[in-house]
Amino acid sequence: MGIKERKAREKEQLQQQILSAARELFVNEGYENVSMRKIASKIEYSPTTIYLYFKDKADLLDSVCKETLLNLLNTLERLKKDISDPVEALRKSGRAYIEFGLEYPQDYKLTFVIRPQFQKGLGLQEGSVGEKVFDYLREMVSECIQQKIFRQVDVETTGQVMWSAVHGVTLLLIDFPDFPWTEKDKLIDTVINTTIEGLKA
Amino acid sequence: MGIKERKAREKEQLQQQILSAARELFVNEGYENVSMRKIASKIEYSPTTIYLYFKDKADLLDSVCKETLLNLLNTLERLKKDISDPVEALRKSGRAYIEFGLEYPQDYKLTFVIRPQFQKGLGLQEGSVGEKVFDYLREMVSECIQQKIFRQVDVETTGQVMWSAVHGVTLLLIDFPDFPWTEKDKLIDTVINTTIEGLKA
DNA sequence: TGTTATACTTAACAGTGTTAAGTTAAATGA
DNA sequence: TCATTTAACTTAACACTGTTAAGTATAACA
Repeated sequence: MGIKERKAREKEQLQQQILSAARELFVNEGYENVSMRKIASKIEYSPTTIYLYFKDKADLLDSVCKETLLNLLNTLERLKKDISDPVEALRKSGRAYIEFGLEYPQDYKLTFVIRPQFQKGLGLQEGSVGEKVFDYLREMVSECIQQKIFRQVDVETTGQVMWSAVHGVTLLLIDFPDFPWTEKDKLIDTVINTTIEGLKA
Repeated sequence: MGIKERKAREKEQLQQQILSAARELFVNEGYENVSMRKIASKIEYSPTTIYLYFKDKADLLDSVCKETLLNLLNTLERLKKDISDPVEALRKSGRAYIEFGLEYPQDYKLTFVIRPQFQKGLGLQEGSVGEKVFDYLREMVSECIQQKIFRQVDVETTGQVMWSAVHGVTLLLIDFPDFPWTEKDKLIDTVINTTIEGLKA
């Protein structure tokens, strides 16, 4: 009775293959410039086959973004383990977040700008990976507040302020590459340090 | 010899008419969901007429964004006159910037997210309105630094940090309307105050 | 009054996301 | 073993997209 299992495995493989092709094309050519036909031809199937595995193009984008969020979450989780000082952990996390965005700029924009445009009312639903990423941030700032290093503003607001800062600088650096930015590393450090200083007691 | 003048005036009027129709549609339905044919039908001309006034759809977007930037600049300039305290001026400016983005979210995204995607290498060229907006910000923070209220980090970096913060929170509020944000005004104030505090000496 | 220029339109091309219908081969049941 | 059902995939089509080339009609000019 291993046939059914093999079939299921093959289906999953094809789904993953579609996803990989889509991600590669989205990242290299931009979501708008990638057609279902392009993805299909890359995996050497007919365009309509994709619809047997994904509801539509937005659903494909959604799956790609979920993967991206998982990658981001992994990057952050890995980092946390080696640092005990909460402020240092937050600082490093912020840096890692921004660098993740700059390393995969198309992924980042896909996830945090393009997707919300196509999947309206995307409120980080319960149990989603996106929620876990924010949970991570919440933990970080919570530590800083509990140890009375940060002002006693509530955890939520503090986290959202931090997110605003790193999200902002990431997107600006991605979207305006020709703007006369000060040296990139200096800018990133200053953004993070300024925000952390501003949050301190 | 007033005929030529009248013709020129009429041409300009039609150009402005196209622009207004485009802006209204872009803002209400999103850049991607607006076709040249839709714009054309709104002004009751054939689709190809638009191409006599604008190079292509991206050029149309460009013109819409230029108008948006002018509006933003006006909003900010008007504000500056009534405030003497530089920190207060910066605070109010930051608020005005964010509120502008939230009042015209589609305009804001068009200008600061969509346009750079279509007009690559958009480095705020000399004399552009975008440059003037950043000049305004530069002036604001420059005052704060000169009066030794802010740390002696260079003006450029300081301005860019400020921009990152307001840009970040604006986009997050626009893109994730269903996220469990703390009360909007509180979040905005905290973002601005945190950044300003962090920049102080 | 005939010619040229201006302003606009029609028709077409090559592409898009997506659906309905059709095909082919494998699995199933008698 | 053979007919039938099911699964996986493809072909063809629809209604759209941005954009260009060619055509038309009207107004300006000589």
